[in-house]
Amino acid sequence: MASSDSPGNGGRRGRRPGDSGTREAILDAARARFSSEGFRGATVRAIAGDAGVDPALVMHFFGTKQALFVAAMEFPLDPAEIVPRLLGPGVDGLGERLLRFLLGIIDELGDANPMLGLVRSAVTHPDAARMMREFLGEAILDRIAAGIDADRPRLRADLCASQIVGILVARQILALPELAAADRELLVGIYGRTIQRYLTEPLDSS
Amino acid sequence: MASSDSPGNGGRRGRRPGDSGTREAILDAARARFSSEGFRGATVRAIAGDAGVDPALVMHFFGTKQALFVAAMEFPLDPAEIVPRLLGPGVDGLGERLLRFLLGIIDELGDANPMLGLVRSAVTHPDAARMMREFLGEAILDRIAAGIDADRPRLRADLCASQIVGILVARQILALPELAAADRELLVGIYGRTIQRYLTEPLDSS
DNA sequence: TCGCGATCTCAACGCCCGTTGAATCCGAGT
DNA sequence: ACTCGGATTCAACGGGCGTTGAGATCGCGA
Repeated sequence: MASSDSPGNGGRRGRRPGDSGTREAILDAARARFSSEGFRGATVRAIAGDAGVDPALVMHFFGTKQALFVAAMEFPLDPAEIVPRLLGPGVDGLGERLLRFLLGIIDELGDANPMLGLVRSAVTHPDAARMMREFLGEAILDRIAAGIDADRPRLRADLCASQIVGILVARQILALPELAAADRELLVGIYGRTIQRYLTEPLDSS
Repeated sequence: MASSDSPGNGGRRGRRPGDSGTREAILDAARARFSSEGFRGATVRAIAGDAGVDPALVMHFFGTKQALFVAAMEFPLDPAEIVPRLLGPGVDGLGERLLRFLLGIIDELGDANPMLGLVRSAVTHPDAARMMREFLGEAILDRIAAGIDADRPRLRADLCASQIVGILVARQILALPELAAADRELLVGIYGRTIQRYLTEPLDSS
């Protein structure tokens, strides 16, 4: 599906003129396939097909399906930059800011969303689970934990992760009907308050 | 792994004496495999191996891998009974009751947890996603929505589902360290309050 | 006692997978 | 003008998959 045929065409072997951009075409196709079908479900052959290229070329560039996965699932935004930007204005309203940002990029990325690819792969593939745990942990959660002033900061970050992953699965993957249809700003308010509570309010019961 | 060899042994063909219990052994093996590896990752051959039986016998009993999945993922508890029991004492403390119950059966079911199998399969396999959406929706969420007295009851139920699925993925599958290690009653308090808010408090921002 | 039918195994089918090795093509550097 | 090496394809490999059909075994009702 969606197999346009810009690169590698004509059935002729050998090098095509120009800078080709084939590598990027493969990465784009891989992002889309991994995101919507997960590591196991996406096949090298289908990715190559989408990119209009022989499967062997994929191996030539990336060596291994696993390595292609790592390359394709690289997060398109740098957490070292965005986390401080979200934390910048202070801890007030942090939950809403975080959620507005999250729902924004979910809609923006659409089909080729590495977060979805990581989730779809992690639930089945232990290596992908490790990748996701490390990315979430080191790149995001620990940074957030370091930026708030409260007890058990890392547990608080994990709580946030559990609600965010739940949003991804329930809204984007399962597509629970009222949740998928709900107004975005309404969700920002509801979930933002949850995140805010996880980050800053006392943890033991009221 | 875990392949004991009670049924179908001896390499001899034909019927064994007694009531055999082979069908149940296959279902048990299927539950464990589907739960820990998802629909695609679990193979008929591995399930048959765990049950100490030829793969063809699995097909003889269930006809299809898909049908075996449906049979194995049947929820071991009847929602038509437990949802009213949770709703019974009224809406006060419903969040905590729901969470105590949920974390309880998660620990109780251990390896062979149909909820995990459904999640692990649904993120990749559209049929399983439909199964899970329908089971969640008709058997649980709609019942809860009918039992609370508030606006947009189904959206509220979907919000609960998103947090619960997030707990399953972050705590049981990704095993985020502080979340997996946290005291159960602490989590009951924290998440219980979230669920309570989703079910009964005003939805638009304070 | 006999045979029906359920239980069970064996061997094979066709398919798709990730990966490999050799061959071809052609732009760029000398 | 000539090579060198990267880009690209083709054909094949070995292995795992779900599924099938034929046949063996044996408990149980008549």
